[in-house]
Amino acid sequence: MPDKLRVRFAPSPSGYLHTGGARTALFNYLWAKGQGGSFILRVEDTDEERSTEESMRAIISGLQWLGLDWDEGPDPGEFGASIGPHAPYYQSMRRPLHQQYMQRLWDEDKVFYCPATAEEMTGSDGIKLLFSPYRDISREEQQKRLADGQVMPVRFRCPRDVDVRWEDAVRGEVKISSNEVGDFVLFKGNGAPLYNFVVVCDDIDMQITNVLRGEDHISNTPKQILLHRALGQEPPMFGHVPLIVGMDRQRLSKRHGATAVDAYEEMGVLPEAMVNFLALIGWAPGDDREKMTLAELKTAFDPTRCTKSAGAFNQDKLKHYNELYIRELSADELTERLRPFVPPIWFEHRGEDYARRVFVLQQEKISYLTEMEQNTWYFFRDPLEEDSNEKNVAKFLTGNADAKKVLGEIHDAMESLSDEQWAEERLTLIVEAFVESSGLGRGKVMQPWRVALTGDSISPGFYDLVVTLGRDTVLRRVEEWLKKL
RNA sequence: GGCCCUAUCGUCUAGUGGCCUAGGACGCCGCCCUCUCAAGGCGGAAACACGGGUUCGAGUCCCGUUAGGGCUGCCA
Repeated sequence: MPDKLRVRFAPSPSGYLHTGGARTALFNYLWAKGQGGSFILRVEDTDEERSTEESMRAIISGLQWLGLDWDEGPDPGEFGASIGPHAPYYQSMRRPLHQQYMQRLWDEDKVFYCPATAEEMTGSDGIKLLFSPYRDISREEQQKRLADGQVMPVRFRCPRDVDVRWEDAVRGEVKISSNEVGDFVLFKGNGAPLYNFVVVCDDIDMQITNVLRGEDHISNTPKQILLHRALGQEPPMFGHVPLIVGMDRQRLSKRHGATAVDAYEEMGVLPEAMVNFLALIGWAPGDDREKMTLAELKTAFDPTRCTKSAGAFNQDKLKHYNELYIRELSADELTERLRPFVPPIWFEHRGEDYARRVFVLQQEKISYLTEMEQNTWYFFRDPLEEDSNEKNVAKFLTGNADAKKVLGEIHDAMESLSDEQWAEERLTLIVEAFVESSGLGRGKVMQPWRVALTGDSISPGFYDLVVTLGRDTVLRRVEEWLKKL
């Protein structure tokens, strides 16, 4: 393709950005940017009944979160404003253009005002008619009815018996008979333009070269191709990607849990994990690569490699990608990403460095950012009796005959250490000496300590725990238990 | 109902007539490591929906069946 690709993502702001839409946006972005083209965001808000500003804001922030920056489209900084040579990018603001194209179709007699009632558009079998019985009504008659104040929709006079074909970027040649299309409506009786017409006007005006969308749009494609031709334009290249379904192969819905991307953001999913995961539903690079960054995806993406069957949203896999990306974060990055997910006071408790050290200790153990808080709280607060796991307290402390000795002897030895000596090397000497003299296994020694220090039997490695908590905290917590045993 | 689409392990997929006794990943199971939990390492179970063709040869091409899905709006 000699000309630069111009690809658009055109969501209708009637809900949140769901995972299917996010993936469509991603594929469009990858296709455009991989070819050095432009990624355009256009708001399909022709249905004023259902479009909301709130929804548009959610979609914009969802795309931004994923890192899918658009070259032209709504100004993310100012709602309603647009950036780009074909502004505005809100369809509802492009009425003059739509009127202009409508005028052309009218002048060339390619559309007609349809006076058919609902009954007249219904066949004897009760099924909707595709072609209007008034499609050949004279212009004089149309104008007369208009003059009489009759409210009529404008329909496209669809040619009969022609095959509409296109080379679909993902499914190859597709052919649909115009007899399956019919005289579809362009303008409602109240004068409001409809989707199929507006899309074509805007795609022409914005010089869109490639359209990649969900396969639920396949039946719209012949309508749009017919309209492009009626307007004397070569249609863009179309591609239709399969839908994303739930693990039960049903269309994604609330039943399947979170469907909005911002819900995953709140869940502590990293955008790079989400992007990677989404990219591999319905597409694969062809080699065995699985973990790919947005940049890598850009260069590898090829719509002809898209799958033709629906892919299921497997949250276990998303979780896996999230673990992968969390693990490779630097200490600083990890801390910044975690900031919205833990109490602000944690950073003041003993300072940023302390918080960072704690987070790194658990970095490899969490699947979602939201899990950090529940895994590290005891680094920021002494575990109270009620914070502690009752069963483990009973097993390793209160119901353990060796507990007093294990805690006491090691405590006394540790107490002789200065803050400077409080490091893994010296601590190891103490613990190992006790292990040897007592004849108890390391597990029998370390578990009571772990429960005393954290309230539970699960924690980072013993020395990491003791060193990070520090001398004062460790001794204080153990002394508390010594009093009770 | 009509029109259209799809069909490889539970899931995401590789596979474009011989390289396939079907590869990778998630999940699952086992073992190793080990102070707990993870991580990591090693290994394992697990699929070409079914039936006909075409061909020397079919997961790969064709037809049918079955099963899913989409569309069928004066929504997008």
